[in-house]
Amino acid sequence: MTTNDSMELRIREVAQQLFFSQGYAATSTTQIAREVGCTQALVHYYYRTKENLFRQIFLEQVLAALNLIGRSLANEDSFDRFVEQAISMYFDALMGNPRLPFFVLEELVSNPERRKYLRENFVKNPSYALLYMQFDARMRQEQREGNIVKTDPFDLMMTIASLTVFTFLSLPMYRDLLSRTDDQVKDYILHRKAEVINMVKKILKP
Amino acid sequence: MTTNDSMELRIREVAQQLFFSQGYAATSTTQIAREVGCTQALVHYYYRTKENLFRQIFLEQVLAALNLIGRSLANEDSFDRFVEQAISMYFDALMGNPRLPFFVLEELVSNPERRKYLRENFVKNPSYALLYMQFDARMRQEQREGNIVKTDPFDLMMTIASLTVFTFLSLPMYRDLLSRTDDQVKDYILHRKAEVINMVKKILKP
DNA sequence: GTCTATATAGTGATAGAC
DNA sequence: GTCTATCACTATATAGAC
Repeated sequence: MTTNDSMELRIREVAQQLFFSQGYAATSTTQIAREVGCTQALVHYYYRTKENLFRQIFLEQVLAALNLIGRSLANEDSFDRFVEQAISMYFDALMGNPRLPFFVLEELVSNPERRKYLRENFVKNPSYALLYMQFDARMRQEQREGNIVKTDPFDLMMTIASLTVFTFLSLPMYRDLLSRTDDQVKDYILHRKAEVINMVKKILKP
Repeated sequence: MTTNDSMELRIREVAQQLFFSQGYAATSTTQIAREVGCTQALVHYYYRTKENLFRQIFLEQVLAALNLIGRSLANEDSFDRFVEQAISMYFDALMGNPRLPFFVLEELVSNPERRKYLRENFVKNPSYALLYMQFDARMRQEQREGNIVKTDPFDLMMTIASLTVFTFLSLPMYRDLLSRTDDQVKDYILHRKAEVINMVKKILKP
């Protein structure tokens, strides 16, 4: 979409698109070059290795996702409103990038190195640990006030992640196995968004 | 585990294990042969093409999954018990085969041909359509009797699938990012199973 | 049934011309 | 910055010996 003049960036955009739709192993630098309209040597000129090109794209996506989660947690409304807005933000972001969940999942599952990389750089990062602590404190507070039923914060996280992410992971199957049009797919996502919000609210209700 | 004398079957077992852990693109017939302890030519002697070898394994797994779902639906207990037992069956089956969800997902997402194959052979199969109709009828009945709140059967399916499948999809991250032992992972799965059952019951409660 | 050998094509990466 | 040419490898698949 965002066509750029600079070859360096065009390569990155095309590479991202191909990595997103095919994964790392099935994408070759030759194919990237072909779709960009340059030679394969140029891809290596700018990024040296395929792995290096991938890492830049991967890191950028992970950072964007973490950033989104961080923003979703900064919410002073009632807990119901907070849940509603957070889930809504996730769905909206993923509607603009529906292949992201599969892209991240695939590379994390099939490459232990990338998990190690993520653990060293993010899980051990105090600012992300702090974020979780704040979320945990907020939930304890709401429990004390009787606004929500006693729930483990990690469980709530996993539940929301499951319901949100799986919607997008299964989208290609929903579309092709049930022969849905793009408009129908969009309606389906919006329907699931509302459904997920209502279910999570109900689960949290005392 | 089940080591077989016949080379044909040993190749299949090794291939399955490799496809499961690395995916189709990242697995070569040379690697399969090396781990079996035969030549690469033998792999092609028995299965002609890598794609063909994969198809047989893939089909077998999909059939096993559909069979499991079919069995889970044959339950005359109360709807609460039915939900409980179905989810329990899914978790138990996947604990014995935790890579299955990713294996099936990866190949279905990144290969439109496989989705087409599935649609032609299963979605259009009347016996599977019938299964869904029976499930739909059962839910209508339970709604009329006031046992559960009004819910779209497809939505319930997606919710259960999300909560169950995502648990196993995210397992490698849970283990490595949080540095969990195998025992801890097992406890976590059992914990999520109980949690998912309770959540779905609560969602369905009138 | 299992092997060796090989055809053919594709891969990631680099050297060097312009 | 972009190209051509090429290297060393690996891939899938097949032919033919035993």
